[in-house]
This record gives sequence, structure tokens and C-alpha cells, in this order.
Amino acid sequence: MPELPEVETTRRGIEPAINLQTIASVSVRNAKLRWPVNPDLAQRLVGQQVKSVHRRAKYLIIQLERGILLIHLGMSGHLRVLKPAPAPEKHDHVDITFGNGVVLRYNDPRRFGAVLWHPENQHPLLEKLGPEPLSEAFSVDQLYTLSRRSSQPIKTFIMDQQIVVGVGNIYACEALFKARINPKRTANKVSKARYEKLVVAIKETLAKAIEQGGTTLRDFKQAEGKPGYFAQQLTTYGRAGQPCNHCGSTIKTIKQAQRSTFYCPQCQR
DNA sequence: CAACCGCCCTGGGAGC
DNA sequence: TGCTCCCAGGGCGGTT
Repeated sequence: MPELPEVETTRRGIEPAINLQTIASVSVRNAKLRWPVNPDLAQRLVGQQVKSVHRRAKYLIIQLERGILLIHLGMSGHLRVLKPAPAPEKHDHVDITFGNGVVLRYNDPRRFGAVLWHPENQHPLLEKLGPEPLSEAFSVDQLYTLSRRSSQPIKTFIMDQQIVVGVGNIYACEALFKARINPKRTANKVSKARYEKLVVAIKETLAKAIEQGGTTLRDFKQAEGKPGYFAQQLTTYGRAGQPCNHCGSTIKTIKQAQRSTFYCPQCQR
């Protein structure tokens, strides 16, 4: 499940292979992703040089000479760097081949992701995004101010991409455990002192997950095809019925906004 | 406007 | 073994 650490891991994997390279060919086998892949994608991309490979929230932004290529991995997507590329398999929807022989291959069984070319450097999807959690722009003051007018539970509040980007279900659960906050607590009823802990917890959790190459549950693979290793450090996510690492009481699961939340009722208040 | 809910999709696991 | 059912979930878009 690609969240910010998985997307950042992917960015670091693909950048050295494709940066400053020129696109030689593009092959789209299945255009039906979250949004249809532009039928003229090849025409738009071939001959263009990659100027940089960035990440914003969970979007990969491949800056070209003219416009940008925006890639979202959705739920089950991954990108691989192949040289040479074996024959495409099921769910290998898009290949982008570069002048150096590298093939960037987009695979996404559930097709919740996106591959979008956009003529301008800014894209409507990027406009309303909140601050990057690992930047200084994500601060206690900013988060606390926003929280005062939110009656959502704290968990859905920190998963709102307009509040802070890149915190998906797994890391929301993990960060709330680390900050010892009950996920059901209403955002505007959490004290500033606790937001201080939460901001630190989010930053530490995400940074640690990036170090470990992301979390591999079922689908995620790094660009080189390796799994991520953060799954072994999960304290709450996917551990319903198991003992809390901290107090030994049983990890509980509930539904919030149609998502599973895992938490320790003893530690998190 | 904020909050909530439905929907898109497929593979994997559980249960029978 | 094989079928059916349920679940995973990011984020848009529509409704309350």
C-alpha cells in the first residue's frame, strides 16, 4: 500500500535511472486507470528529456522539457526500473523506455493509480494539498490552528490531504500510537501539548519507514523489486487481537470512515 | 462549508 | 479442491 514512504522509496529508486534521460518510446497496454491515460501519451512524451524526478504528497512528478508526468501509485501500484525488460505480464499497464535502454514499468493490479501528462508545471490535483510532513511547513502551530475548526476524529483529520499530505491508514495508526492519542478523539479537543507529540510522532514514523524502504504488506515493491522492511516494526496496524508491545493489553480494531483503525485502548487516551 | 458516503478495482484469504 | 464472500483503501465527486 503505497503511502508517502513507499512513494519516496520509489522516487529514490527511479531517479538515478531516468534523470536527464530522453524518452525513446511509450507503450500503454491498459489506459483504464483512476483516470484514463491520455491516448496521445506517446506523442506527448517521446523525445522529451527528464529534467527532474520529484515527489509531492503521494504523487511522483517527472519534470519534462514541456510539461510534467504525474504518477500516483494508488493502492496497489508500483514502478520498476528494468534493463532489459522482460515480456510484460498481467497488470503491467504502461512502459516508458529511455535512451539508455531503461524501461520504467508501471504495474497496478487494482488500477487505482494514475499516469497523467500535463502541459503545465502545476496540476489541479496538486493545488489543494497540505504541507509535506517532513518539512518545516508542517508545524505544531499550523496543525493546532487547523484542528480548532475540525470536529472530525483525530485519525481522519491527520489523513486529510489538505491538512497534511502523505499520512495514510497505516502511518496514521502508527503515529497515533506513538503519540498515545486515541484515534476516536475529536481533533478540536486534543490539546496543543498532545499535538506537539503527534507532529514529532508523524515525522519520526515516516522518516523511519523511508529508512526501511517502506512497508510491504501484500503488494508494495521498491523500484528494484525488493520489498520494504517497515512491516516488521508495526505496533498496531494489522495486529488486532495481539498484545500491545508497550502494555500487553489487546490491540483493538474499529472502523472509521470505512477504514480499519488499530489502536491500544489502554495506551491511547 | 464541513462531514460523510459511494464508488472505482482485483487478488487474497477465510469459510463452507 | 473449489466456490462465494468479504476486505484492503486513496481520493474524487456527490449529497446531506
